[in-house]
Amino acid sequence: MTTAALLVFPDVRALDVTGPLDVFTEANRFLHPRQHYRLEIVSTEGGRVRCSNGLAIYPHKPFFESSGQFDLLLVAGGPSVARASFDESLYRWLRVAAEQCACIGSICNGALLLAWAGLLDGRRVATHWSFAEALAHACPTARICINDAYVDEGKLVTSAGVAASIDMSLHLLARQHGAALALDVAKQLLPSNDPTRERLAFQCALTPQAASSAIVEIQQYVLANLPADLSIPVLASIANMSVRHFTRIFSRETRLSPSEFVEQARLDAARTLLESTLRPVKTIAYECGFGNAPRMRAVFQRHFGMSPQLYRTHSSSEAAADR
DNA sequence: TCCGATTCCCGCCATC
DNA sequence: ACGATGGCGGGAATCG
Repeated sequence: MTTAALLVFPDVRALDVTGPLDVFTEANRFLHPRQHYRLEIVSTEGGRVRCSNGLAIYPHKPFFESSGQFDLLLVAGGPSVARASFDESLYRWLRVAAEQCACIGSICNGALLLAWAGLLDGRRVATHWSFAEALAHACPTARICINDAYVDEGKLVTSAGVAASIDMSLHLLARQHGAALALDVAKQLLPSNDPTRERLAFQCALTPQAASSAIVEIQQYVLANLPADLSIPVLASIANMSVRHFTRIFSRETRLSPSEFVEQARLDAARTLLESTLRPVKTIAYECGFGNAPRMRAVFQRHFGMSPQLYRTHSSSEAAADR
Protein backbone atom coordinates (compact mmCIF):
# COMPACT_ATOMS: atom_id res chain seq x y z
CA MET A 1 0.00 0.00 0.00
CA THR A 2 1.30 3.40 -1.00
CA THR A 3 -0.22 6.45 0.59
CA ALA A 4 -0.42 9.49 -1.64
CA ALA A 5 -1.79 12.78 -0.43
CA LEU A 6 -2.72 16.00 -2.15
CA LEU A 7 -2.69 19.30 -0.30
CA VAL A 8 -5.52 21.58 -1.40
CA PHE A 9 -6.75 25.04 -0.40
CA PRO A 10 -9.59 27.39 -1.32
CA ASP A 11 -9.50 28.35 -5.02
CA VAL A 12 -7.25 25.39 -5.85
CA ARG A 13 -7.20 24.41 -9.51
CA ALA A 14 -9.39 21.34 -9.83
CA LEU A 15 -7.28 19.70 -12.52
CA ASP A 16 -4.18 19.86 -10.31
CA VAL A 17 -6.08 17.64 -7.94
CA THR A 18 -8.04 15.39 -10.27
CA GLY A 19 -5.17 14.80 -12.70
CA PRO A 20 -2.88 12.98 -10.23
CA LEU A 21 -5.88 11.42 -8.49
CA ASP A 22 -7.07 9.90 -11.75
CA VAL A 23 -3.61 8.61 -12.63
CA PHE A 24 -3.18 6.81 -9.31
CA THR A 25 -6.78 5.62 -9.18
CA GLU A 26 -6.45 4.23 -12.68
CA ALA A 27 -3.20 2.55 -11.64
CA ASN A 28 -5.05 0.72 -8.88
CA ARG A 29 -7.05 -1.11 -11.52
CA PHE A 30 -3.83 -2.74 -12.72
CA LEU A 31 -2.19 -3.29 -9.36
CA HIS A 32 -2.55 -6.04 -6.82
CA PRO A 33 -4.66 -4.75 -3.89
CA ARG A 34 -1.59 -4.96 -1.66
CA GLN A 35 0.15 -2.45 -3.93
CA HIS A 36 -2.78 -0.06 -4.24
CA TYR A 37 -2.44 3.67 -3.84
CA ARG A 38 -4.48 4.99 -0.96
CA LEU A 39 -5.34 8.55 -1.80
CA GLU A 40 -5.95 11.27 0.70
CA ILE A 41 -6.90 14.87 0.19
CA VAL A 42 -5.61 17.18 2.90
CA SER A 43 -6.78 20.78 3.10
CA THR A 44 -5.33 23.93 4.56
CA GLU A 45 -8.54 24.43 6.51
CA GLY A 46 -11.48 22.30 7.59
CA GLY A 47 -14.61 21.59 5.57
CA ARG A 48 -15.46 21.79 1.93
CA VAL A 49 -13.06 23.39 -0.50
CA ARG A 50 -14.26 25.32 -3.51
CA CYS A 51 -12.03 25.00 -6.57
CA SER A 52 -11.29 27.92 -8.89
CA ASN A 53 -13.71 26.48 -11.44
CA GLY A 54 -16.52 26.18 -8.91
CA LEU A 55 -16.17 22.46 -8.28
CA ALA A 56 -16.53 21.52 -4.64
CA ILE A 57 -14.29 18.90 -3.09
CA TYR A 58 -14.52 17.32 0.31
CA PRO A 59 -11.04 16.75 1.75
CA HIS A 60 -10.48 13.85 4.09
CA LYS A 61 -9.00 16.06 6.78
CA PRO A 62 -7.32 19.40 7.39
CA PHE A 63 -3.53 19.38 7.71
CA PHE A 64 -3.58 20.07 11.43
CA GLU A 65 -5.36 16.78 11.97
CA SER A 66 -3.03 14.89 9.68
CA SER A 67 0.20 13.21 10.71
CA GLY A 68 1.86 14.31 7.49
CA GLN A 69 3.24 10.81 7.05
CA PHE A 70 2.75 9.72 3.46
CA ASP A 71 4.75 7.99 0.82
CA LEU A 72 3.97 10.85 -1.49
CA LEU A 73 2.67 14.34 -0.80
CA LEU A 74 1.81 16.70 -3.65
CA VAL A 75 0.91 20.34 -3.22
CA ALA A 76 -1.61 21.53 -5.79
CA GLY A 77 -1.62 24.94 -7.40
CA GLY A 78 -4.24 27.54 -8.13
CA PRO A 79 -4.71 30.94 -9.78
CA SER A 80 -4.61 32.90 -6.53
CA VAL A 81 -1.77 31.14 -4.71
CA ALA A 82 0.71 33.94 -5.38
CA ARG A 83 -1.58 36.40 -3.61
CA ALA A 84 -2.61 34.04 -0.83
CA SER A 85 -1.18 33.98 2.63
CA PHE A 86 -1.07 30.80 4.63
CA ASP A 87 -0.55 30.28 8.29
CA GLU A 88 2.97 29.65 9.55
CA SER A 89 1.68 26.39 11.09
CA LEU A 90 1.06 25.09 7.56
CA TYR A 91 4.68 25.70 6.62
CA ARG A 92 5.82 23.95 9.80
CA TRP A 93 3.61 21.01 8.89
CA LEU A 94 5.08 20.95 5.38
CA ARG A 95 8.62 20.92 6.76
CA VAL A 96 7.78 18.01 9.05
CA ALA A 97 6.02 16.23 6.17
CA ALA A 98 9.07 16.76 3.96
CA GLU A 99 11.11 14.90 6.57
CA GLN A 100 8.60 12.08 6.93
CA CYS A 101 7.43 11.55 3.36
CA ALA A 102 9.43 9.43 0.96
CA CYS A 103 8.66 11.96 -1.73
CA ILE A 104 7.19 15.45 -1.71
CA GLY A 105 6.26 17.55 -4.69
CA SER A 106 4.23 20.31 -6.21
CA ILE A 107 2.09 21.04 -9.22
CA CYS A 108 2.34 24.34 -11.09
CA ASN A 109 2.54 27.20 -8.57
CA GLY A 110 2.05 24.82 -5.67
CA ALA A 111 5.83 25.15 -5.68
CA LEU A 112 5.33 28.54 -4.04
CA LEU A 113 4.06 26.87 -0.89
CA LEU A 114 7.11 24.65 -0.82
CA ALA A 115 9.28 27.72 -1.33
CA TRP A 116 7.61 29.63 1.48
CA ALA A 117 8.10 26.61 3.69
CA GLY A 118 11.80 26.81 2.87
CA LEU A 119 11.95 23.48 1.10
CA LEU A 120 13.34 24.52 -2.25
CA ASP A 121 16.68 26.09 -1.35
CA GLY A 122 19.27 25.23 -3.99
CA ARG A 123 16.97 22.73 -5.67
CA ARG A 124 16.00 22.36 -9.31
CA VAL A 125 12.32 23.15 -9.56
CA ALA A 126 9.73 23.08 -12.32
CA THR A 127 6.83 25.48 -12.36
CA HIS A 128 4.60 27.16 -14.87
CA TRP A 129 6.54 29.91 -16.65
CA SER A 130 4.07 32.58 -15.57
CA PHE A 131 4.96 31.95 -11.92
CA ALA A 132 8.71 31.70 -12.40
CA GLU A 133 9.30 35.25 -11.24
CA ALA A 134 7.16 34.84 -8.14
CA LEU A 135 8.96 31.61 -7.36
CA ALA A 136 12.38 33.19 -7.85
CA HIS A 137 11.30 35.90 -5.44
CA ALA A 138 10.05 33.36 -2.89
CA CYS A 139 13.20 31.29 -3.14
CA PRO A 140 16.14 33.05 -4.84
CA THR A 141 18.43 30.02 -4.55
CA ALA A 142 16.09 27.62 -6.37
CA ARG A 143 17.05 26.77 -9.94
CA ILE A 144 13.84 27.21 -11.86
CA CYS A 145 13.29 25.11 -14.97
CA ILE A 146 10.42 26.68 -16.87
CA ASN A 147 10.70 24.45 -19.91
CA ASP A 148 10.59 21.08 -18.19
CA ALA A 149 7.24 19.40 -17.77
CA TYR A 150 8.53 18.12 -14.46
CA VAL A 151 11.76 17.84 -12.53
CA ASP A 152 12.63 14.76 -10.52
CA GLU A 153 15.19 15.36 -7.80
CA GLY A 154 14.54 12.08 -6.07
CA LYS A 155 12.81 13.11 -2.90
CA LEU A 156 11.51 16.29 -4.48
CA VAL A 157 9.41 16.29 -7.64
CA THR A 158 7.89 19.39 -9.16
CA SER A 159 5.79 19.85 -12.25
CA ALA A 160 4.98 22.74 -14.53
CA GLY A 161 1.49 23.49 -15.82
CA VAL A 162 -1.65 21.59 -15.10
CA ALA A 163 -1.29 18.96 -17.81
CA ALA A 164 2.28 18.33 -16.67
CA SER A 165 0.92 17.02 -13.38
CA ILE A 166 -0.35 14.01 -15.28
CA ASP A 167 3.09 13.54 -16.88
CA MET A 168 4.70 13.77 -13.47
CA SER A 169 2.24 11.35 -11.90
CA LEU A 170 2.86 8.87 -14.70
CA HIS A 171 6.59 9.32 -14.15
CA LEU A 172 6.19 8.59 -10.44
CA LEU A 173 4.15 5.56 -11.33
CA ALA A 174 6.87 4.34 -13.68
CA ARG A 175 9.48 5.05 -11.03
CA GLN A 176 7.72 2.83 -8.54
CA HIS A 177 6.10 0.14 -10.65
CA GLY A 178 7.82 0.26 -14.03
CA ALA A 179 7.07 1.85 -17.36
CA ALA A 180 4.63 -0.89 -18.38
CA LEU A 181 2.13 0.07 -15.71
CA ALA A 182 2.53 3.76 -16.46
CA LEU A 183 1.91 2.97 -20.11
CA ASP A 184 -1.25 1.04 -19.26
CA VAL A 185 -2.53 4.04 -17.34
CA ALA A 186 -1.41 6.50 -20.03
CA LYS A 187 -3.38 4.49 -22.57
CA GLN A 188 -6.50 5.05 -20.51
CA LEU A 189 -5.95 8.77 -19.97
CA LEU A 190 -4.01 10.15 -22.94
CA PRO A 191 -4.57 10.22 -26.71
CA SER A 192 -2.53 7.72 -28.71
CA ASN A 193 -0.12 10.30 -30.17
CA ASP A 194 0.63 12.00 -26.86
CA PRO A 195 4.42 12.46 -26.51
CA THR A 196 4.41 11.25 -22.91
CA ARG A 197 2.63 8.12 -23.95
CA GLU A 198 5.10 7.55 -26.77
CA ARG A 199 8.05 8.03 -24.44
CA LEU A 200 6.61 5.53 -22.00
CA ALA A 201 6.00 3.08 -24.80
CA PHE A 202 9.64 3.30 -25.89
CA GLN A 203 10.93 3.08 -22.32
CA CYS A 204 8.68 0.08 -21.87
CA ALA A 205 9.84 -1.56 -25.08
CA LEU A 206 13.45 -1.33 -23.98
CA THR A 207 12.72 -3.33 -20.86
CA PRO A 208 10.50 -6.13 -22.14
CA GLN A 209 9.19 -8.13 -19.24
CA ALA A 210 9.07 -11.66 -20.49
CA ALA A 211 11.36 -11.05 -23.42
CA SER A 212 12.98 -13.85 -25.29
CA SER A 213 16.68 -13.34 -25.76
CA ALA A 214 16.07 -13.23 -29.51
CA ILE A 215 13.99 -10.06 -29.24
CA VAL A 216 16.43 -8.42 -26.83
CA GLU A 217 19.22 -9.18 -29.30
CA ILE A 218 17.26 -7.52 -32.07
CA GLN A 219 16.65 -4.46 -29.92
CA GLN A 220 20.36 -4.24 -29.17
CA TYR A 221 21.13 -4.68 -32.85
CA VAL A 222 18.76 -1.84 -33.72
CA LEU A 223 20.24 0.49 -31.11
CA ALA A 224 23.78 -0.29 -32.23
CA ASN A 225 23.08 -0.02 -35.96
CA LEU A 226 20.75 2.93 -36.38
CA PRO A 227 22.09 4.01 -39.80
CA ALA A 228 21.74 0.47 -41.21
CA ASP A 229 18.78 -1.02 -43.07
CA LEU A 230 16.42 -1.94 -40.23
CA SER A 231 13.46 -3.03 -42.31
CA ILE A 232 11.35 -5.88 -41.04
CA PRO A 233 12.62 -8.52 -43.50
CA VAL A 234 16.20 -7.70 -42.46
CA LEU A 235 15.45 -7.87 -38.75
CA ALA A 236 13.40 -11.03 -39.19
CA SER A 237 16.25 -12.74 -40.99
CA ILE A 238 18.71 -11.73 -38.27
CA ALA A 239 16.29 -13.19 -35.73
CA ASN A 240 15.99 -16.29 -37.89
CA MET A 241 12.23 -16.02 -38.07
CA SER A 242 9.68 -15.47 -40.77
CA VAL A 243 8.49 -11.90 -41.15
CA ARG A 244 5.07 -12.83 -39.86
CA HIS A 245 6.33 -14.61 -36.80
CA PHE A 246 8.93 -11.95 -36.05
CA THR A 247 6.45 -9.06 -36.08
CA ARG A 248 4.04 -11.05 -33.98
CA ILE A 249 6.60 -11.94 -31.30
CA PHE A 250 8.20 -8.51 -31.30
CA SER A 251 4.88 -6.70 -30.82
CA ARG A 252 3.77 -9.12 -28.15
CA GLU A 253 6.93 -8.75 -26.10
CA THR A 254 7.68 -5.08 -26.50
CA ARG A 255 4.20 -3.63 -27.02
CA LEU A 256 5.57 -1.77 -30.03
CA SER A 257 5.63 -2.90 -33.63
CA PRO A 258 9.16 -3.35 -35.03
CA SER A 259 8.91 -0.21 -37.14
CA GLU A 260 7.62 1.82 -34.22
CA PHE A 261 10.54 0.65 -32.13
CA VAL A 262 13.06 1.51 -34.84
CA GLU A 263 11.53 4.93 -35.30
CA GLN A 264 11.54 5.63 -31.56
CA ALA A 265 15.15 4.50 -31.27
CA ARG A 266 16.19 6.80 -34.12
CA LEU A 267 14.17 9.66 -32.74
CA ASP A 268 15.68 9.24 -29.31
CA ALA A 269 19.22 9.21 -30.68
CA ALA A 270 18.55 12.24 -32.88
CA ARG A 271 17.05 14.14 -29.98
CA THR A 272 20.08 13.45 -27.83
CA LEU A 273 22.50 14.54 -30.58
CA LEU A 274 20.52 17.71 -31.26
CA GLU A 275 20.61 18.58 -27.58
CA SER A 276 24.21 17.70 -26.86
CA THR A 277 26.12 18.48 -30.06
CA LEU A 278 26.32 21.20 -32.70
CA ARG A 279 26.35 18.75 -35.58
CA PRO A 280 24.21 19.82 -38.58
CA VAL A 281 20.70 18.41 -38.75
CA LYS A 282 21.58 16.72 -42.04
CA THR A 283 24.48 14.85 -40.46
CA ILE A 284 22.38 13.74 -37.51
CA ALA A 285 19.63 12.60 -39.86
CA TYR A 286 22.13 10.40 -41.65
CA GLU A 287 23.81 9.11 -38.48
CA CYS A 288 20.53 8.15 -36.90
CA GLY A 289 19.26 6.30 -39.94
CA PHE A 290 16.65 8.71 -41.22
CA GLY A 291 18.58 8.82 -44.48
CA ASN A 292 17.92 12.47 -45.18
CA ALA A 293 16.95 15.65 -43.39
CA PRO A 294 13.39 16.00 -44.79
CA ARG A 295 12.52 12.52 -43.58
CA MET A 296 13.80 13.28 -40.09
CA ARG A 297 11.96 16.56 -40.18
CA ALA A 298 8.70 14.78 -40.98
CA VAL A 299 9.17 12.36 -38.09
CA PHE A 300 9.97 15.22 -35.69
CA GLN A 301 6.89 17.09 -36.86
CA ARG A 302 4.74 14.05 -36.23
CA HIS A 303 6.14 13.34 -32.76
CA PHE A 304 7.04 16.74 -31.33
CA GLY A 305 5.04 19.10 -33.54
CA MET A 306 8.23 20.96 -34.48
CA SER A 307 11.22 20.71 -36.80
CA PRO A 308 14.60 19.35 -35.58
CA GLN A 309 16.04 22.86 -35.82
CA LEU A 310 13.30 24.27 -33.65
CA TYR A 311 13.65 21.36 -31.26
CA ARG A 312 17.34 22.20 -30.84
CA THR A 313 16.63 25.89 -30.25
CA HIS A 314 13.96 24.93 -27.76
CA SER A 315 16.18 22.56 -25.82
CA SER A 316 19.12 24.97 -25.74
CA SER A 317 16.94 27.76 -24.37
CA GLU A 318 15.74 25.24 -21.83
CA ALA A 319 19.30 24.47 -20.85
CA ALA A 320 19.99 28.20 -20.58
CA ALA A 321 16.95 28.68 -18.37
CA ASP A 322 18.22 25.78 -16.32
CA ARG A 323 21.47 27.56 -15.61
C1' DT B 1 0.60 17.93 -56.01
C1' DC B 2 -0.48 13.59 -57.70
C1' DC B 3 -0.06 8.69 -58.25
C1' DG B 4 1.85 4.13 -58.56
C1' DA B 5 5.06 1.35 -55.80
C1' DT B 6 6.53 -0.12 -51.52
C1' DT B 7 6.29 -1.09 -46.74
C1' DC B 8 4.03 -2.37 -42.74
C1' DC B 9 0.38 -4.27 -39.87
C1' DC B 10 -2.80 -7.63 -38.79
C1' DG B 11 -6.64 -10.97 -39.31
C1' DC B 12 -7.26 -15.38 -41.04
C1' DC B 13 -6.12 -19.92 -42.01
C1' DA B 14 -3.07 -24.08 -42.75
C1' DT B 15 0.59 -26.87 -41.03
C1' DC B 16 3.60 -28.95 -37.68
C1' DA C 1 -6.57 -30.14 -28.45
C1' DC C 2 -3.24 -26.59 -28.31
C1' DG C 3 0.58 -23.57 -29.09
C1' DA C 4 4.17 -22.21 -32.33
C1' DT C 5 5.04 -21.06 -36.88
C1' DG C 6 4.49 -19.36 -41.59
C1' DG C 7 1.97 -17.70 -45.79
C1' DC C 8 -1.58 -14.86 -47.90
C1' DG C 9 -4.00 -10.79 -48.78
C1' DG C 10 -6.41 -6.43 -47.71
C1' DG C 11 -6.07 -1.84 -45.91
C1' DA C 12 -3.43 2.08 -44.50
C1' DA C 13 0.57 4.82 -44.46
C1' DT C 14 4.62 6.30 -46.61
C1' DC C 15 7.93 6.88 -50.31
C1' DG C 16 9.84 8.35 -54.63
